[in-house]
Amino acid sequence: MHPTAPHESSSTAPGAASTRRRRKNARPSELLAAGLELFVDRGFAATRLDDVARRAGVSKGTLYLYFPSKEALFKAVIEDGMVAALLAAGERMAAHQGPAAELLHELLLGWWQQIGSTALAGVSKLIISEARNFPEIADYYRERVISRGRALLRQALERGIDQGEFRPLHVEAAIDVIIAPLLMLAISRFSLRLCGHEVSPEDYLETHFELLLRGLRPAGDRP
Amino acid sequence: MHPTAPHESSSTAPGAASTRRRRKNARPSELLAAGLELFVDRGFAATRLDDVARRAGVSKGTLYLYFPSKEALFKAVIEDGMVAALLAAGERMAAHQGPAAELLHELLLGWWQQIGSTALAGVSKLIISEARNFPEIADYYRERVISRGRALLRQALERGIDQGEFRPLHVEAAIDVIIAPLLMLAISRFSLRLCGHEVSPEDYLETHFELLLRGLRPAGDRP
Amino acid sequence: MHPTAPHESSSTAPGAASTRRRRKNARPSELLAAGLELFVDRGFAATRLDDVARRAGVSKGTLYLYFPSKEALFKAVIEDGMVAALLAAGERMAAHQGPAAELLHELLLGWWQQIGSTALAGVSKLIISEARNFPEIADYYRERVISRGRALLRQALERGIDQGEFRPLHVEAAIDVIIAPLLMLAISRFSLRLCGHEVSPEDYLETHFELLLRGLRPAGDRP
Amino acid sequence: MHPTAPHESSSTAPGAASTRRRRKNARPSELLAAGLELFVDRGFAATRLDDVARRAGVSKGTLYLYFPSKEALFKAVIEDGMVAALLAAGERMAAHQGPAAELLHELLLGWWQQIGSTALAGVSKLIISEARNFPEIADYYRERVISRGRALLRQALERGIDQGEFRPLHVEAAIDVIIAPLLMLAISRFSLRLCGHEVSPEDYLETHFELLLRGLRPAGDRP
DNA sequence: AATGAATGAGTTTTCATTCAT
DNA sequence: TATGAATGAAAACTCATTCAT
Repeated sequence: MHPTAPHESSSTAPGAASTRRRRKNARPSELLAAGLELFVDRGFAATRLDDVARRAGVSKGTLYLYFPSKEALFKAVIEDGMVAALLAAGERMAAHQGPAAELLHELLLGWWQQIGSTALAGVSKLIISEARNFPEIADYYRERVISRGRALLRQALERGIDQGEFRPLHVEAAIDVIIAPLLMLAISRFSLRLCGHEVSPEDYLETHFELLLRGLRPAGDRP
Repeated sequence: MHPTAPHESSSTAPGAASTRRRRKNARPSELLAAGLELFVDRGFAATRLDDVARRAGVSKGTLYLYFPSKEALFKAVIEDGMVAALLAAGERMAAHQGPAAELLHELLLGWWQQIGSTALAGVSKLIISEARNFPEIADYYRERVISRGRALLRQALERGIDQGEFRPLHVEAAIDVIIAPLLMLAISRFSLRLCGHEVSPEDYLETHFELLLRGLRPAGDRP
Repeated sequence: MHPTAPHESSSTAPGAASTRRRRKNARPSELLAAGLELFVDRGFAATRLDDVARRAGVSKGTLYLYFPSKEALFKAVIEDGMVAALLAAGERMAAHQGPAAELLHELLLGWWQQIGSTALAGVSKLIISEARNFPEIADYYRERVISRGRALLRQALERGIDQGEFRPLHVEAAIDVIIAPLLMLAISRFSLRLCGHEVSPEDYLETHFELLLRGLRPAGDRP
Repeated sequence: MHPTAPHESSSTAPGAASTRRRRKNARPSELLAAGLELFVDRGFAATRLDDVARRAGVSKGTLYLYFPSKEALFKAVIEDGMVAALLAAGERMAAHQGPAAELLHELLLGWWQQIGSTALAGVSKLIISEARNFPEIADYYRERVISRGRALLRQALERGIDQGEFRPLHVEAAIDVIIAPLLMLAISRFSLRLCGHEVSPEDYLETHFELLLRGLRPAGDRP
């Protein structure tokens, strides 16, 4: 109350309880990270919350302080992964002015650097594995993430076709074909190495791009 | 039925006996089919043996007459699917004499007709989902199925390259890139329709083949 | 199939599995009885299903074979008790032709013999204790059981009044006042002996009836 | 405030200090009130301390500053309710000089006004519900509260009998029968409305008293 | 004094596996 | 062989109690 001690409030000092608060703020993301790892590794049903909690360094009860059920944690893990993926993707999405081929290259490599090579790629495996058990998650993912990625590819393909850089083709089918190797690459990291067992991701992506580019060019074109 | 096969008859009524024997023999395949459907749909952990038994039209106890554990059923389901897939693939694999492009086309379409469009495709999703939980299954699958498929593609690509029909390239990486859209097509059928949402499998495969063929051709080639 | 062995059917003999089947048929009521005892003793929340199962002589899992949840068991216990109580009450409810006082006496004693002195009385305590936690059960009980009992008493009172045997009074209030000692007697058996600690039920009921009868008589009447 | 009481002032602002002290002292009673409401509503086991604390406007930790355990809070709630009830009853218990009938009327109405119509009535429901889980509480309640109430009634009845105002009867049984409607009225307020559904407490009590009075009078008496 | 995050023992619930019939 | 009732180990979930701040 004395003018010479003006900043001392009667309540606890704002810095107090900082350790606790810092931990509290960090808890959800620690739990989400632990959940992502285990869910990706084992699937929803085979993952025990005990293990998730242990991996996050807390007790089982603590987990329930932040997520009301196993399913809620699962959905939050997906949601969190999706948001991060979309944010990462957004950074790359500045309008590209060069040739469509370059844009395509940019999209493929950007995806790998921002998503495919990170923990976020695991979400894809998770969605694929659990889509039937959580249809609403699958729908949500399709609407928010997949349609976005497809739109970017569609833009690139259509621009290339308009400018004569690419030959006309079944754009939607081509999008699927272009995406497939990316997804398999992502999935492989968290599953059976179905593809790319001894091929480096870089070689794999480069080969994909090379095949793709030549496959897209109008007949008779030279590089 | 032939008189020279007398041991077919016994004191029990022949009709009843054969029915019973047929049913007995059929039981496992009904169980395998039911198991495949449910495991593919829900994954290993989320599938209840009660449901498998009910779908196969038997009691839970009966299931244990044929498979000593849930895991044994799971492995049998995979094994069974793999054997069938390899048999199906084998039929197509008579040495092909025409151009490499035709062989490639044959392989892609053959895969779809014999495997991709059938229930066997589900095994792929299963393996991808459960690879981490059953590493030995994953290894086995890789050795028996994947390596076989890759070998066929390798043969086709190398022959094409040798004959100047295809340009030189990173063969192993190309194999992965070629396989990926097939797997995604298979997986999509039992999961989120990540690809091919509104694209027919035929369009999808044709687009894949077209892109691939042009992508493989030496620069400057004309169809 | 032979005429000399006519009663041997191909399926299992009807008497077979009888022990099992008999147990199976008995299970639900054994569980209901065990549940009633414990729920009445401890209340819903404080009763462990483990204990219910043990008291019924089965394992915890078995309980779930017959009731899908603790709440379902609880509701079934109440339902079962109510049905039994109504059945018991029904036996007594043959139209009574004598004086209203006799009918009243009959109702009071009948209630005690058929319900109050049996395990069914515990249901009353249960309902009273858990009414707020299971409002729908309370409603159901009120509609099915209480209103029935009240109707019987109302009939007796109104007949007595019509015939000048009883003086005119606030019938609904009187019904409540008449029922209260019965309920307290029932409750006391499963709770604190609030009333009747050293008074025998017979003395208690007789005193109740005596007070009541004189209380109901028109002023100046002699027995 | 008086200069001869200088220790009342300190360096802290006097208003702040008194507020804090008052709040501190008030805390337990707020907790007791919150506890009573919830325990009465849900029973001991089904009441969460979290809810009690929230209703009292404090944190769960604070509750433990005043009560070492859930059971301690429960006992304090009962104790507190009993003390208040006995105090309330005491006020009414000045020696009554008029006719026994008037004393009886006074006891019934007094009970309603001081206890039955207040929150204290909930304690009865609580005791009834939890008597088996807390036998020592039940014993304590019986000794301290019930015996007291019974003694008062006994006094009234015996005086009435001695003076020829009431007929001779089984006094202990009569006490039980007289108390029962009171208890049911109290219980009904916190439970299933077993009695008194559409009957006002006043009508109910008046009917009870009327029946009782006539029931107690010697045969042939006129009002 | 007061807080509320964290804990872990205790309960409910599930389901692969067994076994008497 | 076939059945399905019974089991109990394991997992989800709850909540009284503790304790660092």
